Amino acid sequence: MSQARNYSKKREAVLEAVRSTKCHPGARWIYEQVKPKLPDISLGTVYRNIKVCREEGLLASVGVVNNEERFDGIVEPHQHAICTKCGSIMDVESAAPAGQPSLNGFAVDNRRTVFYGVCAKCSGQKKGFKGFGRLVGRFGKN
Amino acid sequence: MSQARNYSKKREAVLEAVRSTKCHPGARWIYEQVKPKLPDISLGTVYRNIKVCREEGLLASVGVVNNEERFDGIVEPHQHAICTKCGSIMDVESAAPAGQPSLNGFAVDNRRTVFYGVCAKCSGQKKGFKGFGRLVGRFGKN
DNA sequence: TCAAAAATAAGAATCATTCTTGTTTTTAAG
DNA sequence: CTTAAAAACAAGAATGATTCTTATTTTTGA
Repeated sequence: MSQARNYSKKREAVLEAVRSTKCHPGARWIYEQVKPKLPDISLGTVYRNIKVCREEGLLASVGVVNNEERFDGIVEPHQHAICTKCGSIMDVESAAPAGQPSLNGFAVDNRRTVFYGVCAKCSGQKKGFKGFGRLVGRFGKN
Repeated sequence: MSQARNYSKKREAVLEAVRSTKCHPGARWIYEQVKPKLPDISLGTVYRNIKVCREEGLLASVGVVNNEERFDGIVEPHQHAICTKCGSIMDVESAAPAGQPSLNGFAVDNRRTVFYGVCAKCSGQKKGFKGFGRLVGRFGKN
């Protein structure tokens, strides 16, 4: 859906590309997604519009994986799991952490929790693989 | 202190440089730290030895700040606060999170929580500055 | 209608990191 | 003590994501 602000067609397309997927893409992926629809878009425009959208709070960074920054169209606070084998990023459903605390004068604006591990696809390359001593169940209160 | 393994002088120096500080340095800082003592060390050697030490579990990555990866000689799980103005990284004391959970077959090896905000030095540029609606007090159970 | 502001394309510049090549040092066996 | 293989290394090239620059096009508002 569009924002209140009057966005250019290209900016809308960048934003929509991120919102359309759960893969938490990087700039290159977004560019390749938008390119067929708007063939004269440049990678620089993608970067610039990611930046604008982040400044407006419409996109959030999830972190850097393999030297590439990854983004999320869901800006409500939640957590992520990153597979250290394939680099995929998944949402983690769990109780939202409490309000932002402060420590020794450090004013917290935001927090990010990331779980690192091996995704089902990567660890399940052998059927019935049970390594890593994983626990099963829902996350607690973080 | 030295490790069981027989490390080269340069590798020891890289490891020691990270361990000697609380600033959670990047490769360049480490290089500049070691260079005066071992003038014929190269930046490539710093990178390679960071990598080796990480593989051996002697160093950990804290994350990427301003496009630079930052490291920590304290590998026991703990959390960090990153100042979005100056890029400084501080340790956060708080209750250690519970054991690693699993989600839909994702085997968690490790988790990382980072608090983003403005450090006392940056926010305190005016005495008595009280912006950012900060709370004061210790962190809860995360 | 027109001037200023915003958005853009194209490609150069930056810069952290990795890789390559050839050399030096260490190790271990004989 | 040799010596050959392995490990560590320096120097600098290569890579690749991101940012910056410049000139152009589009949008906006008076």
